[in-house]
Amino acid sequence: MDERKRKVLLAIVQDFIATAEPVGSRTIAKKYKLGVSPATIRNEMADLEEMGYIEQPHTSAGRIPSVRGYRYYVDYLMKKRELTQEEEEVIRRGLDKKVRDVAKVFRRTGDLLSQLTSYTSMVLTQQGRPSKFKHIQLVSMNPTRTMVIVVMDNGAVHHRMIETPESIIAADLETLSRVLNAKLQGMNMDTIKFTLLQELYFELGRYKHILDLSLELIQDSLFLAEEDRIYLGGVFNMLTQPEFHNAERIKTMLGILEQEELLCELLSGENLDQGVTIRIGDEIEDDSEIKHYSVVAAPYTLSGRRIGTVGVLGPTRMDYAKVISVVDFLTKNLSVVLDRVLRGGGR
Amino acid sequence: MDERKRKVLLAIVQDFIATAEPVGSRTIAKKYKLGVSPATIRNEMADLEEMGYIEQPHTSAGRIPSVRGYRYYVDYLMKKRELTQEEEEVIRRGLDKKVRDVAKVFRRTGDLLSQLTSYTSMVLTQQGRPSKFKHIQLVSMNPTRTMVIVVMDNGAVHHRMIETPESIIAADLETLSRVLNAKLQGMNMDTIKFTLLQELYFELGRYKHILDLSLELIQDSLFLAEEDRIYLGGVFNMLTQPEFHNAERIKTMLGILEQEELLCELLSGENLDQGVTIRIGDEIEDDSEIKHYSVVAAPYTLSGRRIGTVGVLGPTRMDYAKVISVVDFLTKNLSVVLDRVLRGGGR
DNA sequence: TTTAGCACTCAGCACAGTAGAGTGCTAACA
DNA sequence: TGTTAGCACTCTACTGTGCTGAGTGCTAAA
Repeated sequence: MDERKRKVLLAIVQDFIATAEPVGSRTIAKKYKLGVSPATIRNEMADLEEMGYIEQPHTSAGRIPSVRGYRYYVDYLMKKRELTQEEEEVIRRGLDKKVRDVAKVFRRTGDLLSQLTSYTSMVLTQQGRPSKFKHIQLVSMNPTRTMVIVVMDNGAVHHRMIETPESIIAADLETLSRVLNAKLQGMNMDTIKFTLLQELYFELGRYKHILDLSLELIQDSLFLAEEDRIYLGGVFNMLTQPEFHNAERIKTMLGILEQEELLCELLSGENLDQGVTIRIGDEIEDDSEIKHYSVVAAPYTLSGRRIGTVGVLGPTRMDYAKVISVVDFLTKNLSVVLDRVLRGGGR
Repeated sequence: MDERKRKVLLAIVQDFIATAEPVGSRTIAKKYKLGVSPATIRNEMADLEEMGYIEQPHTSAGRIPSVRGYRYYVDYLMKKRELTQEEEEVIRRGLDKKVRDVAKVFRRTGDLLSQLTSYTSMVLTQQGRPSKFKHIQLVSMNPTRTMVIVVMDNGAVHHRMIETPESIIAADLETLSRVLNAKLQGMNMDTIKFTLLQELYFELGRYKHILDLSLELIQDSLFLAEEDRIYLGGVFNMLTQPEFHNAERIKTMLGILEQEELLCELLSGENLDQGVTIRIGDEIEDDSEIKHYSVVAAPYTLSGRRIGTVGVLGPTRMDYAKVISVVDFLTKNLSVVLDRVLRGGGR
C-alpha cells in the first residue's frame, strides 16, 4: 500500500463520511487535489477494490469504503481530532449542573453524547463488584409493617417492606437491628449462612419471621445486586442521517435498540477495559442486523474502578474521529462527576 | 342519525380499523349485509360525510372515519369486548412472576400492554402524595464517609453519602440518629425548620455539618420527592402497523416519543382520575403532531390512592374495543400486584 | 325510497425513454 | 513505465405516458 493509495483511500473514506454518496474518481481528483488525473485515480481505486478496502454498490457508481477500509482508516489514516473549545464547554456545562440523582447524570450523559455526535448514545451501568454487607436497619412503619433497609459497603442501599405481627414494637426492632449488625459485620453470605445462622436463630427465635425476611433481603442484595441498566438517547436524532430515509432501515435499527440484552453485551465485553474501543460492521457481530452499524465505546470509572460503559451506535459511515474524541472526553469527565455525586463531598 | 346510518358508520369504522384501507360502498354491502344495495349505501355515506362523521382521502377512494366518527363509534356504537380467557391468562402470568423490584413490574406491564395491543405502551409513575418524615439513620461507611438514609412514611427510602470528619465514630452516629428520630418524629418540614432547629443545633452543635446535610436530605425528600418517571414499551411493535410504512411517519412518531414531558402530561391530567379515558386525534392536542394518534389511558392505584397511569398510544385507527378492555383489566391487576410488592406481605 | 346503470375521477402501476454519473479499456504521451 | 485523454459502455434515477381498477355521484326507472 503505497503513499498515493493511502491518500486515495483517505479521500474516499472522508468524502463518504461527509456526503453518504459513493465517491467517484473525478470528485477525488477535484476536491482532494492529489495532483493526478481521474484516470490514474481510477487505476488506484481498482487496486484498492481488489485489496478489499473499498467496494462498488453497482457498476456505474463510485466507491464506498468496506469494513476493512474503515478499519484501515481508523487504525492508520485518521488524524486525532481535538474537541473544539465549544464542544468541551457544552460537555462541561451539561455535566456540571448540580445533581444528586445518578440516573439523571447518566441520562444527561447520553443526551450530550447524541447531541454532539448525532448518533444514538448508550450508557451502561454495570454491576458493582460483589459488595459486602455493611448495615441493616429495621424501621417500623405502622403496627403491622416494617421496612428492612440494607446498606452495602459500596454505597448501595436496598429496602423492602415486610409484614410483621403486631406484637413487635419499635424497641424490639431497634434491638434486632443492633444484634444483627453486631453479628453480621463485614460478613459475606457464606459465613452468614453457615456459621451464624443457628446462633442467631437460637438467640432471636421469637423473631424468626423477621429474621428470615431480613436475611433474604441481604442475600438478594449480595447476589442479585443491581441489574445492569442501559440508557439510550438520541434515537430520533440519528434518524436525520441519510441512511434512515428508508423505513425498513429505521425498523431494523429500532429492532436492535429494543434488544436490551444485546446492547448490554455490546458494552460489557472485557476487552474494552481501557480506552476507547471501536468496532465496525461485522466486527461487532456477524449474524445480527447490527453488522451494518458501528460502535464506539469506552468505560468510565468510580474511584479508579470500572463501573460502566458509554457507547455510540451509528452507521458504519460514522464520523469516527469526532465520535472517538467525544467519547473519550466524556467518559473522563463522567468519572469525575460520579466521584463527586456518589462518594459524597462537595456539591 | 337513523338506524341505518349508524349501521353504515359502524361498518366503516370496523372495516377501516381492521384493514387500514378506505372503505367503499360495495365492500359494506357485501361484507356487512345491510340488505340494501351499494347505491343506497352511497347515499347514506354522502349524508354521513356531510354530517362530519366520515371523510374521503381523495375523490375516487372509499371513506375513512373522521375524529368525530371515531368518537361517535366509541361513545355509542362500539360493543364492550371482554378479554379472552387466553389474554387474561397472559396478563396474569406476566404480572404474577415473583418480583420485588417495582421498576420491573412497570416494565413488564408496558411489555404486556404493547404485546396484547401491538401499539406503544406508556406507564407513568407519579409523585406519591407529599409524605411525612418517618425515620433517619446515619451509617458510617468508612472513617470519613457517612451514609444518610431517610425513610418516608409512604415507604420511599432516600439515601446520600456525605463526608464526615474522622473524629466522629460509629457510636456518635448512632446517638445522633436516635436523637434526630426522637425529635423529628412525624414532623413536616415547616415544624422541623422553625420550631426544632435551634433546639437541635444547641444540643448537637458539634455535629453541625452532619446535621446540615441530614436536614438537607430530609428536605429534598419531602419536597422534590420522586420525579415522574415514564416507561415506554413496544415501539418497534407498533411499527408493524401499516400506517408506518412511510419513513416520515415513523420519524414524527419517534419525535413524539422522545418528548417525555409531553407524554407525562398526556397521562397526568386530572380528568382521567377514574376509569379508562379515550382521546382521539386532535382531542389530545391540536397543534402537535400527536393529533394524528389516539391515547387510551387509565390510572392505577396503591391502597386505593391513584399513583400513576397506564396508557396506550397508537394511530387513530386503533382497535379501541380491544385496547380499552386490556387497559382496564391491566390497571386493575397492576393495582393488586403493587399492593403486594410495595406494601409487603406474601410474595 | 331504492336501485341499476353509466360517466367520471383518481391513485397506483408498469413501461419506455432519457440524462447523468461513473467506470474500464486502449492508445498515446513524457 | 507510469500517467493521461478519450471513448464506449453500464447502470441508476427520474420523467412522462397510458392503462387498470376501485370507487364515486348522478340520473332515471322501478
